[in-house]
Amino acid sequence: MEDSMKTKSFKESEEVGLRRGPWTLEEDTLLTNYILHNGEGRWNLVAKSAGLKRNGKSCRLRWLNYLKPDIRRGNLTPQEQLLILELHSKWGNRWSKIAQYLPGRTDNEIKNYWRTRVQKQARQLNIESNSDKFFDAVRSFWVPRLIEKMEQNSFTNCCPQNNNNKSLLPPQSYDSTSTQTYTDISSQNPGLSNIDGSSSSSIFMPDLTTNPHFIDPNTIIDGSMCNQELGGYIPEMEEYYYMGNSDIGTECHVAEAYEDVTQDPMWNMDDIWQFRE
DNA sequence: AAAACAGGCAACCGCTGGCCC
DNA sequence: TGGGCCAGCGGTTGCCTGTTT
Repeated sequence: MEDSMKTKSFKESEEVGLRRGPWTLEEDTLLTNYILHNGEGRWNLVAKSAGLKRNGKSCRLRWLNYLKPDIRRGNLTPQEQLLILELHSKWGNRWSKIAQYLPGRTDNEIKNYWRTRVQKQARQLNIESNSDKFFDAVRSFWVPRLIEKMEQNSFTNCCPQNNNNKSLLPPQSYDSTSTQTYTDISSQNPGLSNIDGSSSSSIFMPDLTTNPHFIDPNTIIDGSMCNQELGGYIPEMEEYYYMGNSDIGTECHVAEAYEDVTQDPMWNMDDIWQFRE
């Protein structure tokens, strides 16, 4: 971006007395209270009416990516990671579209995940992250590993004695005065839906059987899919989407499933030497 | 203990498309 | 029909924090 443009834009903001940069607790409170009482509406109007010295865009972003009550924070579950890999292989960098199938996750968060984690893996392999080679590596090594993690988690989550120390609160990067809240609605959505089929639509999982194996989108717990199965509902196709398979059909609580698989190496580098260029 | 470095993520930017007049 | 306004999107930047030297 040109410096001149940046400077101009910054000056324009300054001239009209608009604030920029990190949001304060007071601003968050003003915006949240306003929207909770009046709804979202037009963002420039929201900014003005709420008494914020921000432009509408900034308010919209802050609300959608941070303040909205149903936002999920913390590490992406293996299920979510798999879904991102799968949907990205279909749609590319259509972050907002991908985000539609990860309840509570924002396009920004998914985009950041892709750029910081996925592309990092690709760099380590010296492969283009959008190349067929990379997809092969993902399909062969990353996906099985995520599935393994999912099954491990499901086992762990079935055994309360094993997860006594699991915090419900994901790491928080905001300051200690944050108004961030975590809505644990698992009590309102106990248990899982019964899953009874699988589909073969997955790019990464081509060997799955042909009987559709759908997830009921209404069984989302804590804003995520609490399930060993992985899927969602694709509105424009009017179909449920499935990309996983598991024989484990047990109760789980996603809020307890924050095992940090995203920090693991996605694959054993010794295993995938053949993909390196 | 402090400086340098790297990674993660919140926030900003410009562009685009839809809507309204 | 075209111009203005606005929301939404994807790309980019820069700050903060944790790690390494």
